[in-house]
Amino acid sequence: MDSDSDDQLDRAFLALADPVRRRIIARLSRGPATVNELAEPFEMSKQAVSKHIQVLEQAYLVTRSREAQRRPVHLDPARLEALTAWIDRYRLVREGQFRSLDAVLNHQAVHGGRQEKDQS
Amino acid sequence: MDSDSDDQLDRAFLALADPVRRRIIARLSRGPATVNELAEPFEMSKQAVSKHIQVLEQAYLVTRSREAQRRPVHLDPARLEALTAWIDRYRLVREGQFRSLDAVLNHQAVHGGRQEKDQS
DNA sequence: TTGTTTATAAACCAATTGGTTGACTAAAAA
DNA sequence: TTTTTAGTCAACCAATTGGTTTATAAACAA
Repeated sequence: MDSDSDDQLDRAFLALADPVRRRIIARLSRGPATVNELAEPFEMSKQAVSKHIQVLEQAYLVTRSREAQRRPVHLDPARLEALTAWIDRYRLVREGQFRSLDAVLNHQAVHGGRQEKDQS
Repeated sequence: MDSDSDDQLDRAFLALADPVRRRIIARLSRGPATVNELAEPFEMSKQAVSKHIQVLEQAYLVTRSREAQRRPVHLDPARLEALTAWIDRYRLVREGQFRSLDAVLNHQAVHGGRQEKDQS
């Protein structure tokens, strides 16, 4: 369960760690598109773009429908929320906590203080 | 320049696409820590954790100071902001845009409508 | 000086990633 | 029916990732 959500975060962040896939998302934010349409701006084979779409799909960042022989891809913005939710847990670290921590660190090092377990 | 920021986004998202590195960030959100301290909860060599920290460092998600023979690692929350900034551009896609797009898509497909270039 | 602690570097390995090409399926059009 | 369009599958390849072990460096302690 924890490793499940871990795995979903893995896939989602990994999916965004590629400029091609980010451009695909940017395109899809303006509406759905077919594989051929998505592939057109890129100097790479349609198969390669198809693979990128599969990566996005397995990360649940996009979904697909049926439309004759076309398989329109559309963005699922809900998944992006999950990513910002994770990030938001850590990005608001206070200035106060950030200043003069090495003093605190020294204290911990000297006294060997070990704390509670971290989460995901 | 565009490819620079692309590269920075690549590294940052890639850095977060690993549960070990996310746990390191969670730990660092409570204050800086040494490599040994960060490595302690994991069943893996200190060297492996050191590599993970380097990945985070090259993504500018963490920085390091000097403290005798210790190299305390601390979180740089500013970088996390850059990631949410990117995501926020696309996560607010409206319901209205999302509904009945395949109709629009059909129109585009028939008329071969090709639009402006996507950004990063 | 010698030894201990903290951390990195280098060499290596298995698994994954991102791309290619060629063959194939399915739906629609002629 | 045959042909075209849209897309996936499979095999392959080079480069990268995530881990290991061994060796090394740098700062402190005795």
